[in-house]
Amino acid sequence: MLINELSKQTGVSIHTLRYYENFGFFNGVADEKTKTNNYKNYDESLVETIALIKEAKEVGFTLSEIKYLLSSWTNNKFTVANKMEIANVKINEIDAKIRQLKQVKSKLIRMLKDIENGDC
Amino acid sequence: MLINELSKQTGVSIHTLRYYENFGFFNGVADEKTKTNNYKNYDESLVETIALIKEAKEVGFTLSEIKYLLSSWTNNKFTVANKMEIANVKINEIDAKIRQLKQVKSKLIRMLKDIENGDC
DNA sequence: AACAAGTATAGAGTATAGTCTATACTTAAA
DNA sequence: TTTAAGTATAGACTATACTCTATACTTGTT
Repeated sequence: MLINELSKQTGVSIHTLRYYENFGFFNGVADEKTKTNNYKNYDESLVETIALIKEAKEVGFTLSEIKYLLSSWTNNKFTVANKMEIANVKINEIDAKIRQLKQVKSKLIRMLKDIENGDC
Repeated sequence: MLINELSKQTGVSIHTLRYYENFGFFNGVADEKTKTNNYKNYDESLVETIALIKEAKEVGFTLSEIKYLLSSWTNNKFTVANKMEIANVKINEIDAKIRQLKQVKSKLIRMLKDIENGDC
């Protein structure tokens, strides 16, 4: 699909998609047969990849962190053991973030109780 | 306590603490009696406040969001009902983030299984 | 054929959250 | 007492992640 379609399917602006492409998340490929233009085609599977980028970003991961994780998946420089370790590290980080969120939440709940009791 | 002590107790650099103070998170107060200097004293309770800022930041909340929440707590312009609503909104956001993290996590676990099976 | 709409590339501009430097003054230690 | 370390303020600089503008070319519609 072309960038416009990718933008529609992901809800991410064309500008931002180009920024992500430039950042190294993926590469659209120009059609070999059609040499009249340089329009790039983006794979269907990118829709899910970009959804993951969005989600990971919203919970505090940086683009670099996400890129490292995703690139390990497809990069042949990594062994299977390497890839598994990289994925495991991120999973542990996610567990840590979940714990942190729960802590913040319980602080807010305590705060709520203080408010109810008029302690502030 | 002075800013150096606050920095040590929170693990946040003096520069960043000043940035936070400037941002409006809190205000150190210069000692009224001692007029020889302008050194500011920071309340003990700020240690916990700053811990919350750090945690909330790491899980993707912006300083503005955190400030709005914290300021509602002490600001008299808000009614009790207002304050409770603001805290509840944040609690719901946290629950949403926890759900998102779990989604990212399950995607990573699927990815891990693909790696194990040599599907990539 | 004309023209609006889509695409590519490059580069400038913006918001957020720091981080660092310079300057001046104060305090504590040797 | 001199000197190193701490404090305050202001402003410059940086990194991240966009977001927008300008330019040029291509494609589809009328």
